Amino acid sequence: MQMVRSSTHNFLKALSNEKRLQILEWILTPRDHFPEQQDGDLVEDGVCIKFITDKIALSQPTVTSHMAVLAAAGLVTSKQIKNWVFYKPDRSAIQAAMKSLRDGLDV
Amino acid sequence: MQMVRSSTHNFLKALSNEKRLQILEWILTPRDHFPEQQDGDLVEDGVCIKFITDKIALSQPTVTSHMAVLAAAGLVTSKQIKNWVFYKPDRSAIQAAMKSLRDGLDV
DNA sequence: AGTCTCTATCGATGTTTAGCAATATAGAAG
DNA sequence: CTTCTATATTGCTAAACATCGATAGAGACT
Repeated sequence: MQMVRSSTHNFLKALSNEKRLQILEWILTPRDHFPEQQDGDLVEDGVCIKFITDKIALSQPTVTSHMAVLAAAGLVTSKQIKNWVFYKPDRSAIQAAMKSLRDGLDV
Repeated sequence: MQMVRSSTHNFLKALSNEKRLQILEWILTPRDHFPEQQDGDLVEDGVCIKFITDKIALSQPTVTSHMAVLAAAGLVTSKQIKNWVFYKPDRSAIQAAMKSLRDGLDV
């Protein structure tokens, strides 16, 4: 299948931005980087975009847009609770993308 | 060391471009993609930039610039023979970059 | 010496990306 | 029901990137 190339490309594009890579790393080990949340579990539900915005030196619209890119690449999923939105890494998608990349570079 | 992040970032930036990813994949298995060369062995010496330019739908300056990006990221090395320039993947650098990325995403 | 080929550099251009302020929307909380 | 908070959307700007044509330099080949 030739679909591998385009999904690998999306993965690389999404992570080629330093801020997005940083955010993804943070939410992969959320308890190391974020305070406990009232209305959603850091691991089960994901990290509230508000906390990400507070931690990274960027405006809220910019963070929203970065999260949309990560979601479009399938690397994170989002869930709304009340008026908060939580982002959680999709670990199996990340693994699959890593495998595609590795296979493409036949390392 | 915090150097890992920036080298991972360079790796991702370099490969986030579809043409560069394509080229790297081609030169990783050069015998599958390029004709035999007179003045340099496809595997030992690398692929002549001329053949890459002929194969990909891009101008010669654009290809030169893409190769420079790959070289700056440490993913390829170049060698001049007569007035040809050959590019060869640096497999151990590629493997190291993959490992850094995997570790960063703790997959 | 003159010409041809290959690669690099320069300069210009169009496109994409990252970023923000302002605004809209929807829910929470008084 | 008004106000506050969280997120999304819009519209804009500045910077980065991809690309090309033109040109330069270095080597090969008459």
